[in-house]
Amino acid sequence: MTTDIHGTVDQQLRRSRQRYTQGRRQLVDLLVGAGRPVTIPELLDLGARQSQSSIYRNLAILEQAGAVRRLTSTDDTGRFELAEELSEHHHHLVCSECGGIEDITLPDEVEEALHEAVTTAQRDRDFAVDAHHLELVGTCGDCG
Amino acid sequence: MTTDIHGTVDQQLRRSRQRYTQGRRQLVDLLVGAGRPVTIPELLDLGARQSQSSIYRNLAILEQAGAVRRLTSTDDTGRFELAEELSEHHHHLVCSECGGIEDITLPDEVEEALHEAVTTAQRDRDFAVDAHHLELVGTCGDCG
DNA sequence: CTCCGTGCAAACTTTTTGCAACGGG
DNA sequence: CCCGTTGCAAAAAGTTTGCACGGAG
Repeated sequence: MTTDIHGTVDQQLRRSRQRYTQGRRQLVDLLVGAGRPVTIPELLDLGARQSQSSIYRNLAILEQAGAVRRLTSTDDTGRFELAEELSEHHHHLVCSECGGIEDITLPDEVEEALHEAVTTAQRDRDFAVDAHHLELVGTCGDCG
Repeated sequence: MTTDIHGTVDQQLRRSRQRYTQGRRQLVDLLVGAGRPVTIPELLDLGARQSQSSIYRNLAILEQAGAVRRLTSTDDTGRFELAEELSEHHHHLVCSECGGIEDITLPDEVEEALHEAVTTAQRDRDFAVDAHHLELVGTCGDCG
């Protein structure tokens, strides 16, 4: 079976003293279905049955609870994806033309090299690294 | 000698049929001096002698010419840095508390592994990668 | 019955644009 | 002179908030 996403989100929300409402559940479903970071307009297009302001509020709550991550791309509208705790560790292909983002995973050996580099990096700095994330910037198929 | 940044920017702007005005030169100087991505308010604090709207316009022109890169962090105000063509290839430590960003460079062997991974990644996808950029997300010294 | 969550509309923040004045080439 | 650049103020885009209603526990 795949990990029980809704169960995990429910726990995360409880920890934040928040409820797993219909609206929040639906946003999680939409994010799972998208498989890439999406914008608020995209969520509405995908059939989110709630007002724009509720989407913002619910995503903010989900983000605080650790279920969702907010990104920005080259265009300037926020994009949202499931937190890594709920999805696979991955990175992003970012199109500098349209701002679109696709997910990508890297070979294990590269991840290992990265992890090692991260460990070394924080030894030299007064900075506690929680996560790493690689952006490959270029032009997507649609824009190319 | 260090590379002649102003000469290079001048050429880049000419290629875009734009002039290297006082204001643009000053922005480049401020970015060089900062040594990390800065926001518009920070540029004003650092003594930019031009209106906010001119800063936006000039940074947009410099970005189009390839001299400046625009980023966003966890807070939601744009941040600007010199393009890699004018600076050393580097990556970023991003503070999830305050949104601040610091520059960091990686060991050559990691860069090589990354470069190889990038090459492989784009072979499998309809996506032309121009550049890569690693974000190490965590908590900076001030916030920790 | 009590709260929390929601939609709507208004407020706010950041960024972009219109317009008239300025200034370097 | 002339055209690009600037500052100011207004507009636009994205996001957040106030408020009153409605629904879940």
